[in-house]
Amino acid sequence: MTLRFSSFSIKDILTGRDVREKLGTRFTEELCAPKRNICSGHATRVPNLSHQNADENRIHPERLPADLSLSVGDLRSDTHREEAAGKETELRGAADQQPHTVERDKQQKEEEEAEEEGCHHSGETVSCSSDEQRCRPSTKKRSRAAFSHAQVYELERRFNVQRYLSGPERVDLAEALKLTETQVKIWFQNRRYKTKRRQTAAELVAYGSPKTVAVKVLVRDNLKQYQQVNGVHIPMTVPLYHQAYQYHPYLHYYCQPWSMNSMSCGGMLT
DNA sequence: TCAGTCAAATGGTAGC
DNA sequence: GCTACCATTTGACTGA
Repeated sequence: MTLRFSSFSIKDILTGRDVREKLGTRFTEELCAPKRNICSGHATRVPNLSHQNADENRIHPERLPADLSLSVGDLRSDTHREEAAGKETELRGAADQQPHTVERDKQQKEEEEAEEEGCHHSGETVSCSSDEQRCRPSTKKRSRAAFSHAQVYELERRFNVQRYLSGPERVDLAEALKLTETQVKIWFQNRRYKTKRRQTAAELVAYGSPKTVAVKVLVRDNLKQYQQVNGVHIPMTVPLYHQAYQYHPYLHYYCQPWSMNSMSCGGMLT
């Protein structure tokens, strides 16, 4: 694994920092709502789906790892990006909970370019002077927020505890991670489906025989999920998952149950 | 260039 | 009707 450096210059770093200092509150707002189109969020409540102790699951920002990249090491490309963004991460401190700077830098550049072209973006509203095609919201590039390690860590930790969040819990988590409710909700949605998809794929590979059927046991999430069928041991993935998480909290993100079956870690490690 | 991943959007569905 | 859910698609991004 080799380090990859992005093509930024010292000027870029200084400019970025300067801009951020100048932006002040505006920068903070962007951090809290990285996606322009989800600023409003949802003020609705949903029935409490979880049966966990609310206080136990309450997020304590001070407990979040200050810089996971130090403890976890080079586990994914995001780390490279973070490193490529200079030691800025260390300086950001608590801001490590924010989405990565790459996106913000790009938005910054886009805004700067837009300003040079006479276009002024302010949130959703766009006022164009001439080139409507490029300034129209509908043609605006969809941004993709890259969550920070701390955010992913906490989301994964929470997901490991409970796969479904109630409204208040989601609000809590979103506030703690400085994300929007929608982002947390979507993240959990995607996470659940990803887990399901990969587990299904793993089962197909491991037990591809049409005679072998994995029978789900309807027990609570954290307990046994599969039972022995026709003398074949169907993996009880969750306990393994929990074990891995217990000793390597962040590792479980990379060594998921579906990959544990084959005693290997997920592709993200490469 | 292409495949894979991720965050978000979309469409259909179910519960209240 | 509103909301969240799942399943799928879309668009941005990365690494080989």
